[in-house]
Amino acid sequence: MTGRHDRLVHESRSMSNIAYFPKAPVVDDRPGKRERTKVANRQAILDAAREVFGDLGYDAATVRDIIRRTGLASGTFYNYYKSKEEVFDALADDGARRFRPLLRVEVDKAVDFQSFLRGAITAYFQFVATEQENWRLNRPAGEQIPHARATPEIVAVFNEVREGFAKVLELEHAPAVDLDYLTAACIAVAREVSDKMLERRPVDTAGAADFAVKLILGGLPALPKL
Amino acid sequence: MTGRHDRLVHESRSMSNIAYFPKAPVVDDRPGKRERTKVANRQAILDAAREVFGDLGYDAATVRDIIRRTGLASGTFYNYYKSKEEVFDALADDGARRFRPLLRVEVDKAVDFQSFLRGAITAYFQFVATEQENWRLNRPAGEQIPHARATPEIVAVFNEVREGFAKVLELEHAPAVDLDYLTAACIAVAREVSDKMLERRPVDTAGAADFAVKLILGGLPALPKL
DNA sequence: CTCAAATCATGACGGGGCGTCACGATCGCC
DNA sequence: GGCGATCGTGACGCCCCGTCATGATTTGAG
Repeated sequence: MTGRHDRLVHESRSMSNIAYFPKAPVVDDRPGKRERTKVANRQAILDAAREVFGDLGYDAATVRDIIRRTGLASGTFYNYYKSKEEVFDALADDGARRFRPLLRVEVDKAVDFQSFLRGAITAYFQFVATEQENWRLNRPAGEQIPHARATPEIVAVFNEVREGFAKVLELEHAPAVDLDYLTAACIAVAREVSDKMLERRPVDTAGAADFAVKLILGGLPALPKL
Repeated sequence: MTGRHDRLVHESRSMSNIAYFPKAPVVDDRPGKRERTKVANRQAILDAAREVFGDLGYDAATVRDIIRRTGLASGTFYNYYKSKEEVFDALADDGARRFRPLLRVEVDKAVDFQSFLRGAITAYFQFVATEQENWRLNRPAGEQIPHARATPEIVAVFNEVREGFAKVLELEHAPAVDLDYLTAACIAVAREVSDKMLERRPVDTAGAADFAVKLILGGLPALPKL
């Protein structure tokens, strides 16, 4: 199963053999070819890494496993990323980048704490559920997946949540609270509850979101009764 | 700095040279000698690992770094642990084992949700603060430290928290809630807030505990005002 | 006390992943 | 068309990993 070299690396110039029409290539190329293969390779490495992490698990995966799936040479990997860890970060960063617009919408339309929190948590839970089933990471439950590092996009998400809190608390003339603790705690709850949510069948994003929202809004006394 | 071979490995029999008193060695030995060096080596590896993880960071640390600090041979490491990960788990397990009695006390004396939660959270925050300063892990903030795996003692702690919740909720004739979500969420809050707490100077366990307790007890509306 | 069997530390060794680098092919540009 | 810059390539040296044959030490039985 090495048949993968095709669409990557130097998409050969063979196209120019049937060059009847002197110029005007049919589709591709706006930026130069170099630029195109660069983004293609970078993306290919990311895709391969996602597969490998899913198949072998993060710990067992090696840089060579990843690069092998792309058909590229081992040295090429290091033209794009410094290590397996950096690829993982890039993957996490990518996830955060895709989630951020959804969060942005919630922040913008936020008018009070409750609605903002519900919107943001629901958006997050649906996001992770979708991610989960898109590239189904069929890894044994309880396997070690590293905590995502503080990549730029992840920090941006954190700050956006914080900003959203600040905004609605301001709107409600609420007394000041420790925003750092609050943001950290809410994200922790969201992460942990969403993890448990994904382990249950069927996956109930609405129920899990309801739990998280009510816990944060009113604490234990407000929790949904079973 | 290799001067460490001393107290480990086959504490030589030289003691028997000055054998004036036929028997009755001064202190050590109840169990056989073999058993004693076994526990000594196991402990030495654990201690060395703690140092190495603290000095180099978990990722950078290698099995050889650890075993080197003990003066033992590389092969000996594998008589006790299968890998660096397993040592880490053993370290985490050890922490949980030492924390469990403190938690047990809180569970036993628990009479209502509020007091139990406050007791448990306070105990935990003080525990992590103490650990932190005992073997000061002067690692650059934000460095990757793996999530502790679900070792037996850690699972036991989780269950004990859950049991405590079940007990006090029962005592209060409170309506049933999703105990799994609740326990996971509370532990997540405790972990995350305690992390942030440790990054601030001075370390304010009381303030952090107050925040966490009030968030869980009453949600945002109940949070301490700044 | 003696000796054989069991235990276990030792460190050399093969295997393999890591990151680098000199080379050469391709591209962009004049 | 040709030159300089770029970048893919894969072999190479390095180091870490986990194993295993060996011998030293301990144990327990006679």
